[in-house]
Amino acid sequence: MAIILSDTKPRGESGDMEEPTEVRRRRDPEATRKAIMDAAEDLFVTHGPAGTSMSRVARRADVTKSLIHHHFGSKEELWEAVQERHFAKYFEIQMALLEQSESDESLLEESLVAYFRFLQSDPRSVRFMSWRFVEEEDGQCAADPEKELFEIGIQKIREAQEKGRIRSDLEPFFIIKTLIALPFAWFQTHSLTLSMLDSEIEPAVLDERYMREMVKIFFEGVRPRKDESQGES
Amino acid sequence: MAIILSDTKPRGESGDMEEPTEVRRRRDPEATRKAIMDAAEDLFVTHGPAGTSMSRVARRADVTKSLIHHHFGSKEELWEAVQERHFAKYFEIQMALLEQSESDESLLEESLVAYFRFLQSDPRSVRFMSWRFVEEEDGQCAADPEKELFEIGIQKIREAQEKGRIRSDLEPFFIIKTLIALPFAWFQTHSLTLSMLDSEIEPAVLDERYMREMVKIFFEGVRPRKDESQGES
DNA sequence: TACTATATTGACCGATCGGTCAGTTAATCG
DNA sequence: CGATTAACTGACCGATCGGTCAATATAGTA
Repeated sequence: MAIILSDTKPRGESGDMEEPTEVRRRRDPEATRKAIMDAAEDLFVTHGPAGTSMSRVARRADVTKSLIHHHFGSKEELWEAVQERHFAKYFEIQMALLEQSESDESLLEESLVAYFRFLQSDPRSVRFMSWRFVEEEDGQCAADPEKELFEIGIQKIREAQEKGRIRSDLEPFFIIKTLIALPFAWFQTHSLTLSMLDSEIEPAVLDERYMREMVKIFFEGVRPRKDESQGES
Repeated sequence: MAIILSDTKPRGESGDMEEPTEVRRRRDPEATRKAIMDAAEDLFVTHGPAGTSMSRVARRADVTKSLIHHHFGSKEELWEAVQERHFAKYFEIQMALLEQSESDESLLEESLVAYFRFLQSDPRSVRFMSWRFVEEEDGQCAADPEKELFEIGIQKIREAQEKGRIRSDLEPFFIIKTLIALPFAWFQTHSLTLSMLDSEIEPAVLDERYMREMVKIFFEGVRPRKDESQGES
């Protein structure tokens, strides 16, 4: 007569409030899937796939571990489902941003600032991408929406180049790469940067200052221009 | 009379050749520590701290798990020791690079290219940093050598600004941030980039092209200049 | 040579890992 | 109203996790 240790469903994650969103109806597979993915996303994005256990996801989503396996199969598949959901949203937002910046006058400037603002408002995206970069690289390859995004961006840059708004001796693909790199690297190193600038300075203010300088460098470079009056000290 | 399952010292990591470097002498704590750290570095850098188990480190280093705990305490402490060793080397190299680029004529260009070349030659550094960025951020703060590196860099940029080599309306700190961001982001997304450019193009060639464009943008920006003849189509 | 300090070992631990499965409960549909 | 299907549960599994500890082997020292 073996003594059985409880394995399942201790109420709620330790020190975690119940889901505030309306109580789950008694049988609602869609809501269940969502609850699981929400919990998983939280944990994956902060601890990474290797640092996240199924039991913890189950506890936080307030379901049993078996139920997760029922809906998603394996941990690997759950991680992929969560990624897929996140990036679908991400690409949707980026596509919208790209398409609404139709002004042509300042395509790149708007895109650069918009991307900066987006990452600023959604730190999860930065972490999600970072986990992706750091993953084992077997069949690792870019998603189709990502390629599409790049292709549209390249197209737009080409047009701007033809109109003389952008230097035409630059490859559009690389312009985009640098345009993405500048905001992304800033937020990826954000906490390290703050710790280096031991100080009173408010993060939001620092962000603003970086953004201005980043824009200046991206558009005009670090070398002094002779074709314009150049203010400040 | 319990049956004991073997727990310790299966010879070598699966499919892993023995350390080719001369056979460890029978008692050599320094060599042992090094062997452990080498094995740990390999595993940590590819699978991350959470994805690396002490048993695997032990197997690869061809020592027992207990011996690792004897020398390093906990897994956490091992990870910190490995990081410390790596970054010590990293900062040393960066400092050397920074100091030898005394030419003053093209301080920034040399630094940008040198940093690019360094990351290109040492992908481990990129992954190490990435793991650092993605870690839980409790007491996360920049190392002292890193601050020192920045301070020296800032100093040099100030001097170049005074001589009119660099726009003086830019904050040196942010110049460095962008200077680092450009090469780093490239190599961090390297495999994704390659997969997006489905093709015959050789990675090394692609690197060269990115580097040239990155340098152009960093120094002259994406906006056309009026003060110079501008070649190419 | 005897002693001491420590490098090194292997058995062992409780906890937790990802995952399975037989069963139970509740919606759906004829 | 059955019957069918799928959501959901909880006991359970073997493997492995990070870590401990008493025992042993060896190098350095007195």
